[in-house]
Amino acid sequence: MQRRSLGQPRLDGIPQAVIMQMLIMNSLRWTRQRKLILDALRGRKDHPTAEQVYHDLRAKGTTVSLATVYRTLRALARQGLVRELHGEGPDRFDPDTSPHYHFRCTRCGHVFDVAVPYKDELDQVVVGPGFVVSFHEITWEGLCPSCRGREGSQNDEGR
Amino acid sequence: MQRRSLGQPRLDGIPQAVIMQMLIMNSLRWTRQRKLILDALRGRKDHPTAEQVYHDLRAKGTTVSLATVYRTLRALARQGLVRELHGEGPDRFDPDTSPHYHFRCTRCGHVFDVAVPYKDELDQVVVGPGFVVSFHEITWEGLCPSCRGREGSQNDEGR
DNA sequence: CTCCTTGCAAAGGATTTGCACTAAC
DNA sequence: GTTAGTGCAAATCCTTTGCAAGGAG
Repeated sequence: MQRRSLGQPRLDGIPQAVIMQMLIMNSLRWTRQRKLILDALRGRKDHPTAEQVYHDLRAKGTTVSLATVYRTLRALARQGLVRELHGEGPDRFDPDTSPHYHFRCTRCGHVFDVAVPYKDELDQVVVGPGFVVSFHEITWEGLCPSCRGREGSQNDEGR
Repeated sequence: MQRRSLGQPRLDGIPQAVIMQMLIMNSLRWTRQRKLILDALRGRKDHPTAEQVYHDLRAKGTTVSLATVYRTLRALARQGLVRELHGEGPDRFDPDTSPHYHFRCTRCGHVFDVAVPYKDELDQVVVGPGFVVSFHEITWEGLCPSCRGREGSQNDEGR
């Protein structure tokens, strides 16, 4: 969706004031809900779903509607402040928009960051005449440590 | 989901009789519907959605319910005879299960094969202690030739 | 004749949307 | 005051499922 490159803002590293600026510049308003959702996402490494963000917020006693969580997350993605991850099950959101790769557990659906360095040269790939590449993604699939143990049982948490 | 490696069956190259065998061996029956769906998928390079397969079949005058198309496609995926592709929009199905990569147009959602050779070494990546990697995927995103022209207009066919 | 499949319609999960209301700017 | 954002419920999209009838082995 959004174009990414080295030096692109990542939610984690940006002071709130700057995020505020970015939103305002796009005539987006700095509301209580957006602040809460941003805060709920900052620094997270677990790539939560909209539903998870929603639940975490109300677990903290604050209230934001699920619709607003979705609207905000998608809006932030459009601004390039978060990254949307697609796969089996509901979409997940990553506050780290810097180029990096993911591992997805085929059993529980959880997504983890992978430390393999980003391969800039892959963005230079010629897919064919007339194709324009914005970026690439690499996703590994398999079992995460905790699902590896319970091979037999059916576990679908986090979907 | 399914483990893939060089030499794994690809729907395109397998004689129907062999597919029949594979199904029977798993106590799956060789029905009119399954034959039709398999035929509709064979040799296709456009990674259709279940809905598209469904429509193509009834355009040919044959009738299979959408539920059966879904059930069959998912069953074939479980047998490793087709590959499921996730992304924005509905799932797509690829009759070619040999290791290869994809390009997805962010405007129309169409998926294309990418000629970049499969990097076996990436399956050896150590994600972390306790992780088991089954395979990896690389997906490029950007604009396909036909969407590149109509940048301004909103085009969402094929979703 | 047994068990797997199908079709249909209903159910389900994930996500979006219409609308009246509220709150930024 | 304007205009964008919110909550809520309804709507939508994609997909799965329950069940009775049909068909393969």
